[in-house]
Amino acid sequence: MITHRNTQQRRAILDYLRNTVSHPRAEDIYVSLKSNFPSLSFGTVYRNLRILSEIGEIQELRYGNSASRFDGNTTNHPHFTCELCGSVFDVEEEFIKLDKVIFSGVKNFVIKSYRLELFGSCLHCKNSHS
Amino acid sequence: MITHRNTQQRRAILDYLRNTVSHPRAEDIYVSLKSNFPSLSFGTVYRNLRILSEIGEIQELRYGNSASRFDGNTTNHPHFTCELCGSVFDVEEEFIKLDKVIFSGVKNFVIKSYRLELFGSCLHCKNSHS
DNA sequence: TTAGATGCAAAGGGTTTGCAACGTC
DNA sequence: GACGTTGCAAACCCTTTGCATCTAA
Repeated sequence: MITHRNTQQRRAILDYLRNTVSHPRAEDIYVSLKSNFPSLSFGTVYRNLRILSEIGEIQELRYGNSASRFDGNTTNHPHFTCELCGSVFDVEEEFIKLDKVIFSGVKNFVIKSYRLELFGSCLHCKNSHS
Repeated sequence: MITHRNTQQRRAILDYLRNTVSHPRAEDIYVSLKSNFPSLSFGTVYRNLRILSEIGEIQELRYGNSASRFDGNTTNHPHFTCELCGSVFDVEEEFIKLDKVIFSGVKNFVIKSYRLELFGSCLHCKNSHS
């Protein structure tokens, strides 16, 4: 069995993800932590993101062909992606009731989890573009 | 304005996607069509998949870090991915009612579209693994 | 002390792109 | 004939990996 070590880098990555709502990409994390860890490498960032995902401390979000985004909130909540500015927002609460609808609606498969992703424009972009 | 041409390769790719339920990857399409188009290249497959997606003739599906899958069915239907065998299935009908729930449930964003992805095990895998 | 983690750089997978030749309109 | 498209190969982006060194436990 593998024991994971509580390294400074791993702690910093997890802290960073738990203290932001911006769903950063690996590169964002790398750039942000580089000042505190001048020798930090992409390999370390990616390795830790992978490990943290595997042990359920964070979750990885993928959209289109672009880089993964990471979320320190591991509850199964939907995300809203603004197609104009690219920002990703959490959508909570309103959707708790969806769980029941989704889990009870399907007959031919055994559903273990689901992911709901919403697309459109955020209020800021909607107002400044219209 | 760009006028798209109805080339043999493009037609073959679209036909292929319209006549399968297997949600193939670019490589699957490439391999399948290679016998009819010996000089077919990946560039052509990818370029056409991109164009066909942009004009709404097909849709692209992405999961995890693996290659995109493509679907000739452009209705907004959920997909079920079996975590044991990797197959991707369409989930129709049962979910039509979800549209209303989702589009009426969110207040802070202008939703244009959504994607629902389900994960679990298909009946075949469930039976053979239990 | 010792396995797991780091930093670096090179390699990897999937996808895109530059360019000359080609095919469709 | 004009311009979108193809085939080829090289480039690209994001991510993973091999290896020697380091470090948490």
